[in-house]
Amino acid sequence: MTEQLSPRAQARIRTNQRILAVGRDHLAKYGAAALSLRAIARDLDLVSSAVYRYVASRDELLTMLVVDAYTELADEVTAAHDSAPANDHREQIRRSCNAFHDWAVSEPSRYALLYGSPVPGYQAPAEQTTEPGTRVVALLMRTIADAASVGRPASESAVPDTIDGLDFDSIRTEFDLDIDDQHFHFAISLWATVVGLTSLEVFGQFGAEPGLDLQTLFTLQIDGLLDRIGPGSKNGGFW
Amino acid sequence: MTEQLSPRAQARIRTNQRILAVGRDHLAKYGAAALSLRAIARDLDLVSSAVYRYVASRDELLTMLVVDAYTELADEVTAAHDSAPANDHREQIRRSCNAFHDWAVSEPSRYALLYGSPVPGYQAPAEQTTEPGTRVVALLMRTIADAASVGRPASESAVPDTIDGLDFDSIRTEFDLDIDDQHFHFAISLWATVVGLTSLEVFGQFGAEPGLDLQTLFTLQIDGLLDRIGPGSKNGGFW
DNA sequence: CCAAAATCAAGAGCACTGCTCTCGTTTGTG
DNA sequence: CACAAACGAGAGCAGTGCTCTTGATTTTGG
Repeated sequence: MTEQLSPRAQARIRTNQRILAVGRDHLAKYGAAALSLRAIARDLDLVSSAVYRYVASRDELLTMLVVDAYTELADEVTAAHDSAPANDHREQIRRSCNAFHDWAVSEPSRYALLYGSPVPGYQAPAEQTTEPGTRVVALLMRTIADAASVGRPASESAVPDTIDGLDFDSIRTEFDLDIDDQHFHFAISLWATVVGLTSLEVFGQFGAEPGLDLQTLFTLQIDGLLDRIGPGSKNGGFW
Repeated sequence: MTEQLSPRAQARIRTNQRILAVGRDHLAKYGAAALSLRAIARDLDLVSSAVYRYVASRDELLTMLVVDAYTELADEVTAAHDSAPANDHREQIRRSCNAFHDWAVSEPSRYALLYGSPVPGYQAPAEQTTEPGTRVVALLMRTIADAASVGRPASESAVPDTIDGLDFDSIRTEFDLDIDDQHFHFAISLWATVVGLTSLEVFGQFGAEPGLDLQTLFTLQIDGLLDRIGPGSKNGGFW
């Protein structure tokens, strides 16, 4: 049933994959702004114009690498999340955040492409990047929503309980979340802390020789944050 | 007593300032990676090689712009801090954070240069950028240390109270801070939240059309964080 | 089966970049 | 006043993204 591909079609697929692989390599090694189609062509023993038969432009390659990086990151975070017991939401979040941090530290250039300064003159096409780009934050939000719903009768929904002036409804529907404003706020706080700490570290704001173990700092910060809605907090612990 | 400057020396100073001004302009308009000495030269009705009489390289200009941006940001944050009553540390922090956020939103390209992806192939010389680059975080830390010390006898120092595995001493001495580990942790949490929320917003992670008023979200998040060590918290409110 | 059509790699070329070097000219100074 | 320092202009080198043409190869349809 599988269509037999002509040698030329196979070669085309192979070349496409090689370009993407070398592109990922150059991105990791030299950073996004230094990504050069000519340099990639040289690595492939191709002349620069030949690459344009496979990739429309440098920006299109960049988009492919953005999607590639978002997907790899989200896969790792999801795997870490799933490695925790199904009903231990706190541990799920801990492992997810640590996986996010670990990936960022090991792939600084690709992390920068996703969560750093936008590449000048390049606008990521939303229709391609939004879905993979929101997987991580959606997972975190959903886990917090799940944790918050423990003990609440399934028939009830989370009380909107609107905080002054802010309307979360559009996001609630976008991510299909059943979550009250209090926990929504907490989710954003967690997300901001994760990205904030990671960016400060990866982008060098702690200095070249930080007088701290940043790995330990990160986990302590996340644990501290999780304690806010844990046992003993006024929100009523839900794990 | 003031040395009379020759017309040529005056012209040199003026040209230097014009280059910096146009550079700041291009940086704000087109972003850091698109910063071009040739384009700046065109704007000044100069030939490109002439600019090199004033600026050694593109990287040197970038460094000047980094220092310039750090300084302007720190000045605005400091002014906001000083606009609050001298003994109202909570309000000092609120205004400082809001000033940081406001500046970042109004100067996204310059914010990206400071807190976004490092420019490829460019390494900011620490001896020039560290001092202005740490002014904001130092101010926040000092204010929190001041707030924490209220009611504590001046003769006593903050108890180290080391949290497992983390040694804050090197940073404590670097910033000359008298602060216990608990509040140090809080300071980092605040700093990470400020940078995290700001970066998410400026770098477009909330989407092109966020279903939220991000300005309100920011202040609510900061206020929520400040409540953690405010009245009613187990840390004992100090404002 | 073989000619027409599609696809391919290669190369030249355009406009841009950072940066260097040289060449007259202008300006400051001993 | 003469000499040296500083100056702007211009040419040039190596690199970039991208387009267009050319000639060879492969696929496909009559």
